[in-house]
Amino acid sequence: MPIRMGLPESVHRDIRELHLFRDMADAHFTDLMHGAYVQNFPPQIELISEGDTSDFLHIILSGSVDLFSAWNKRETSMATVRPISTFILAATILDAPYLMSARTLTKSRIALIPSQDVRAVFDADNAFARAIVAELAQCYRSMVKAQKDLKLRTSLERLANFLLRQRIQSGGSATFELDFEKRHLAAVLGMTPENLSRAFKGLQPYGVEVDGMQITITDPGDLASFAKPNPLIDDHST
Amino acid sequence: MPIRMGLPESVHRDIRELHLFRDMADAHFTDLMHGAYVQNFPPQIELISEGDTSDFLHIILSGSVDLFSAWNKRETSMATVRPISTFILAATILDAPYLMSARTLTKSRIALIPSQDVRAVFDADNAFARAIVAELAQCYRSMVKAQKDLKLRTSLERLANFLLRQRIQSGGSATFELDFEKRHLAAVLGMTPENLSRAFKGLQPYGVEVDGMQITITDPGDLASFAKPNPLIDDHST
DNA sequence: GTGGCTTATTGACAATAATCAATCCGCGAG
DNA sequence: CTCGCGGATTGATTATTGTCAATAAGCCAC
Repeated sequence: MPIRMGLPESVHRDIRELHLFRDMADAHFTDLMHGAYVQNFPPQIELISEGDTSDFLHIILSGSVDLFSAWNKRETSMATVRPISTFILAATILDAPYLMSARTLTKSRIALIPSQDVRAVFDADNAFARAIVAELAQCYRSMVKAQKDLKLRTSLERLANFLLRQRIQSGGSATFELDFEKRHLAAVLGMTPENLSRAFKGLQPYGVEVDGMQITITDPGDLASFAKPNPLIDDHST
Repeated sequence: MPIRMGLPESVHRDIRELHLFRDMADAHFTDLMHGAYVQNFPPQIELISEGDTSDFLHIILSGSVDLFSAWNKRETSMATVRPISTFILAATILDAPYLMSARTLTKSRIALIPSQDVRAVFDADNAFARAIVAELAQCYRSMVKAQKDLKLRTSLERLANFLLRQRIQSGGSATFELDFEKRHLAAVLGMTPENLSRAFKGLQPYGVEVDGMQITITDPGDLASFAKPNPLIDDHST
């Protein structure tokens, strides 16, 4: 059970700097923070379950959270959330059931704002309403990109493009670390862990070397000629 | 090239009744309509191409439009838009490139509102901004459902659930018509036309009979026991 | 360090889906 | 009515992916 407590000033500031909260009125921001909690969670804790109604808007302050979904004994990962950002905003605003479950991947610090407070401030604060538009539009477009990735590419192509994106995100050096388990990566890419192992081998001819969590791409150009990355699928910033 | 003309009063009313435009100020609605066009398109016309920047918010008044995407010589259908609703709202609001292309499936009547007008009114009209939040949240959730459908189900299960949804949407009678070509359905469901043919045969044991575009489901309960429909995937209203 | 756990890998196999090629069918033009 | 076109179906084959089982490798607690 979460224990209600005043938010530390530093957390206050971090949240305020998010695009979502940057432009709203001070009074409304204070209203939101007034009912907010912060809590630390160990890894592998299920924070929310699909089908439940939205009680809190979640903001991840540190750690990482997996948004996943299950049906008929199968389970897949829909997205990974990293600090600092909110998640499950759409369900909160619409007061609709969650479509995805969420669990901590690592030890995580998470702020929770009561959904009814979010909806109340949404009704009152125009800048907040506009910021939500931008946030939702981005989430929507991310989901469109993910669906294109799934429907237009084979698993080998998805892995290749994932590695190219990861390489850029890690600063562009030849060697970088995967920042989560391979079985999780498999779920993200829509394949089984066994297949992921084989897919890594399938990319060896294009200069992909794997040593545990450490990936080396000897010739990004060669890999890209196979992966054919496309900004309308792979550029997660636009 | 579209020819600028005043919108007929009836179209005016139809658009005004959309959730998106219902609550905005009269003056702002008039502003939007002032720069708007209406045009009739024959089937198979590409209205927008992915990668282009958003010039117009589109509103489909009659007919049907396919949102699709291509990559590396492959093509897939992302969604089908039916009257009366808008499409590609996210790109318009963010002034970002389209992620999907759009083409008419049938003869269609479409209203076009200049994107810059939409953005200007978005900045000025708070009710409009809030209506956009609701619209985008719904689009986002539809996309999440589509991704769950894709990642958690086989093609046979996707077809079975599609048929059950379609049956309800057609009024619940045992026999109903598919409202688009099978090759288009195949693209929607993420499979090849050949595989769709075989999938229909694979559903015969569950009481699915196919005669051209006409589908008969003799025992919906039996089909449902195979399809295992789930409101968090298949209920497109919530 | 060692035991016991989870994850990762590998191989053999089965299931699922795509591709290629050959009809079949329905429909509109002439 | 008949031709010709495009979509739909079918069969044969290949490619891709998933499943099951066994083993190896890494990690943590003790």
